[in-house]
Amino acid sequence: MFDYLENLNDAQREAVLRTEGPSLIIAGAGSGKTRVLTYRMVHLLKQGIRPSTILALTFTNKAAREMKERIAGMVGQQLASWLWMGTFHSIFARMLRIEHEATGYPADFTIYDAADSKNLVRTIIKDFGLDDKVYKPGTVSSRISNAKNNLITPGSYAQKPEFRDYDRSIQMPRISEIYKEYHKRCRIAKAYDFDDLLLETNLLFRDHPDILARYQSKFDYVLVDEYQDTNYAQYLIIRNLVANHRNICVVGDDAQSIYAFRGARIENILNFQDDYPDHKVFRLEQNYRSTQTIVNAANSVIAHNKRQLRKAVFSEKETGPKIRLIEALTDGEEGFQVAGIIAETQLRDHYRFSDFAILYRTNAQSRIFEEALRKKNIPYKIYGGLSFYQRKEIKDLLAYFRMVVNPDDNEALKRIINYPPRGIGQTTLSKLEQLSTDNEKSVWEVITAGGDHFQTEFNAGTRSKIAVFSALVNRFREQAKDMGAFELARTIAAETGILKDLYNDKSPEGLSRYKNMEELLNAIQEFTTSAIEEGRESGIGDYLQEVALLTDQDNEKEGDRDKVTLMTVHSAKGLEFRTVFIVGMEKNLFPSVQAGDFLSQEEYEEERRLFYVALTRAQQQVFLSCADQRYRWGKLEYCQPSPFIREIDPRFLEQGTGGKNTFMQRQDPIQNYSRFRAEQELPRNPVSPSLRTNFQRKADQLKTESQEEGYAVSEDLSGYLPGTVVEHQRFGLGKILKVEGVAPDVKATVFFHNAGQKQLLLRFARLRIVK
DNA sequence: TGGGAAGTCTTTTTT
DNA sequence: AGACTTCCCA
Repeated sequence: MFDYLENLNDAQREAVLRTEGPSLIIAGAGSGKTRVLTYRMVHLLKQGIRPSTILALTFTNKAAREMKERIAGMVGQQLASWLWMGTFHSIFARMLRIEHEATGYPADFTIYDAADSKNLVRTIIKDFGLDDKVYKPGTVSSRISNAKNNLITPGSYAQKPEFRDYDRSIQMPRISEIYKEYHKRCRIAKAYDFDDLLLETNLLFRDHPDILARYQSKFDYVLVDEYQDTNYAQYLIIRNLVANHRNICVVGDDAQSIYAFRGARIENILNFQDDYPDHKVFRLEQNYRSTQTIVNAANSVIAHNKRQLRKAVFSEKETGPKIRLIEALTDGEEGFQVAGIIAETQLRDHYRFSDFAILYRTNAQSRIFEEALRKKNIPYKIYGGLSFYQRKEIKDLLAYFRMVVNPDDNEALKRIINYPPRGIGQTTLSKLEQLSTDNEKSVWEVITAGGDHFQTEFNAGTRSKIAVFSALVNRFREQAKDMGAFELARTIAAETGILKDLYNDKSPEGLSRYKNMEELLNAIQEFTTSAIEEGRESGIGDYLQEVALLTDQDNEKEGDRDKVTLMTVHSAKGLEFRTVFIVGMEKNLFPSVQAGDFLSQEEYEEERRLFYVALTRAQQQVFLSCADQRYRWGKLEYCQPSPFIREIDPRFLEQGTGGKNTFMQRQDPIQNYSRFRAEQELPRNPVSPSLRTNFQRKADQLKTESQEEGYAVSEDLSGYLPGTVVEHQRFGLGKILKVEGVAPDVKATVFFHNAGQKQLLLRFARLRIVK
């Protein structure tokens, strides 16, 4: 009966079998963590536990779906379909809809996505008469998000000294007011943003102990995947839910925590043992994915991090080839070399294109590799960038749906009130918004209720245009009652003229927009038919609920099978490839170092974990690549290799791959740099090896010359003394308070009048002496 | 009101 | 470089 346990190693089996009480499963990279979670649930089900009492939380829809499929394969579709399995957001959105009476919100609330939130914040900043160069909507929005993730409500925000002080230090003392207003307007629009879904769940539990008690006894078993990526709000929900039975099982790897920038708390996993003293720890340390070389190399890097949970990941696979370093002179050549290696290996060793992945730190880095791959006719697919559901044309049509479900949804209304154009301009919209905020009503209420203000404010022509719009929306709302999602979608697309509009646009972008619209309609049709077949609701509201929490990576396209994968390291998490290229391995591409700031210890360790994640994606072989020079934002930039390369135990790194005078062998890559820079710009795409050698020789010659002249960067820094008035490109005027360190690592503490105190690395800082 | 010129800014990303 | 916003003028 339990023969599936044969498929597990000892550590995995123990973790599966201990179903009662708190369990912490520390799962190293490639150690079969999904398998353990899956089997654990199967094991519970086989013992006769009812599936509806099991709650399993993941971070992505994809992870949830895959796990559900695997479970269904072992215990049958029927049983698996009763499991409460999904992302934090989708599960608790569902709960908030069910418990809507207690929250005072309708069940068909809208979910604002990141763009909607940001737009709303932008509007509020304008309404407050604040300068949006100082109050950047993105920053304010992320401050609000940050507060919500830490369960700071709009009412309590102003009392929190840590938030208040920080807001002051970034010159935005009024964020707390913006937060309050933002919250108010979300309520009027009957909308939750992503963070609200977690915050409101917490408030629901806090204010309604009876409801909490009901869910506590409903879910006998709670499992959490990727626990190292949970934020405080998520942590607290879990803690509350399992407070009675404490049947909690969390799986994670602190070494792969790479989402601190969006509120993930690595402490959650580090402190699990204190939170649940009666816990048991399971360590999954055998890596089934990568060669010994890769596992050992990755271990040698991560060992530099101070805070981590004890574990010793090992591999029993073959030793495998060493990690190779590609040292290119320019970014163009870097792409050229990577593409060359892919083409060669694919031919020689019969690799498939899908065996390769090119991983980079930022999406913008993909271009150079696209070009190189295209030139060599290598098929590739790119992840990232704008997702399908964030495209304008898609959001426009979905905005009509949102209006049908919840006409108070102001952000949706703003999107479509004049799309397609019906003569309602910015002036009219601003007035409407003004009326809406003054009366604390949604724009929809304002235009449908009429009222005196409405009459006096607008002339007859404008009023009739608005009436046409509201009649249109009302007609759709009426039709929605007896139409499925697909039928309604088609009606809307046709009757509003959106479809015709897109069809008539014959530009390349227009064509792709039209295609996207077709794709959306297909997706809705598919949703409707499968919903009907499976006996689920197929209305527009149900579709929206599904789509609001969906992402692009959820729909893999056909024909993407045998292609090289290009993606950021972040999105590669959870995936694996035979050969991995980690490209752009330069110090310069570390975000903050670029601006001349220092990374904090925590940030630096997170960068290292990012590198760890990248390394452990590979089964067979890792290539690292860096370039001497690259273009960024249209300007030439001179690069140094990432310090993390040096942290790899040299036993696992192929030595001397790049010739004599390469980055790694330069004694001090910093020295002489500015001289070297100014005089030698290499062509972006060196083609022949002889040409390359030529440039290499020239570059080396220059380097030697400038060395002989005794030119050093430190001389340049001599004027930067305490008291000096300097101007920073971004922070403006400031005064140097303190200078410390030995050249070239000279660190200066500068007080900027507009930006507060900063620590800058002088050799990077865009700083100029004023006086 | 809309189009073109000029200015601004630039991490990572899930929900 | 490229996406995005803002400004200004017809």
